[in-house]
Amino acid sequence: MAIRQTIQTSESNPESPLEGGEDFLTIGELAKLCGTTVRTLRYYEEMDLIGPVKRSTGKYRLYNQHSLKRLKAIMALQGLNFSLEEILEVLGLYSKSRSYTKEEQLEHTRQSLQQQKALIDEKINQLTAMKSDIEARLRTVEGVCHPCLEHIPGDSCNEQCQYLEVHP
Amino acid sequence: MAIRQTIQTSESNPESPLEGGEDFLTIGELAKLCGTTVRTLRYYEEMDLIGPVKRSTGKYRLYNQHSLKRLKAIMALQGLNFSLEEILEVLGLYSKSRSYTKEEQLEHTRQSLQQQKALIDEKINQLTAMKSDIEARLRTVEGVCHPCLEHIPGDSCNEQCQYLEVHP
DNA sequence: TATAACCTTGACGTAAACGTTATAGTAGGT
DNA sequence: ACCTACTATAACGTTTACGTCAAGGTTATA
Repeated sequence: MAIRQTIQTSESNPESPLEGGEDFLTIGELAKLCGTTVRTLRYYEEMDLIGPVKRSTGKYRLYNQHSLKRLKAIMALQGLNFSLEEILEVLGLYSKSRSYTKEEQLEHTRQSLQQQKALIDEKINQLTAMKSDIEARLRTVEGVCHPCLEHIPGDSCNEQCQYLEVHP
Repeated sequence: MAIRQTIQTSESNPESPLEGGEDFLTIGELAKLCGTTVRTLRYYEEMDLIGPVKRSTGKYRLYNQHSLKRLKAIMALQGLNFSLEEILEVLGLYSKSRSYTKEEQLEHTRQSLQQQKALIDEKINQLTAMKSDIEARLRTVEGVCHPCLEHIPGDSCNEQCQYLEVHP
């Protein structure tokens, strides 16, 4: 269901001179390509994470290959336990300010990279904490000896078993 | 505010023959002893995690030393970031899956934890790779090499960096 | 017996990231 | 023209682990 009738937004060039018309995606197509849902895409738009590049004459959202790439990036970051707000921070860095001189651009890039690095460090720390947490949970669960499963209320077991010998 | 007037529940023995009357705790006392809130205890009761051993004549919830121990266990498990539902499972009060014996349940929990750990390890690896990638870019940007200034915006980097070079 | 400090049930509020209607307009094929 | 599949906006529902009233009983103490 490729859509041909489109509205030109004020800023967008009439048509790419090199190609005979860009290939747009509807919201459903983009969602399917990325294995997500239409609702999710509309929600991401609300969150200013990603929006359509234009609308059709009938107000349909239209996306392109750039959208696809960006959405995949968003989803990948989400898979790494970034919250949407954090993703906005990471991906929003590029669009924040338009620097003009090369020095300003360089400085801006430097700051972006440093902020990205900081966010990644934070994520690594969070995940590391989660990991040691899970390891503690595993020790707890693995510390359970079989006799404990039969314990009479109030009976005492060994140390590791302490959390699991509590009966109703 | 130790409560003396109590109602005997049908199942509970009249009174412990060894002690001259059990020492009951009101919900507020139990909460304070464990550093939690009354609301939390009532919520745990709703979740079937822990309830009063009996009620007073005036319908007050009454707990005992056993409750105290159990509540501490619950809170300890929570400290390990078990969800309340997981705590129910670990304590053998509830099985979401079709496993019926406590051993099977524990084995299920163990496997789930190991999977989670593997997932987290993978994420940490990815993030670590992204981090060193960004560090490489930072070194590039911070290097004195002027030609490098020409290729930064939108230029392509290596694999790990793909999520961060996506523009709006 | 009055009073403070508890306790009771009930019910609504919170945050994140969507899911799920409901109602109505649109794209494309026959 | 008509049908089907898709899309639009709007708005309410879901989950977790409680917080926070509200309106009213209860307990122990003065």
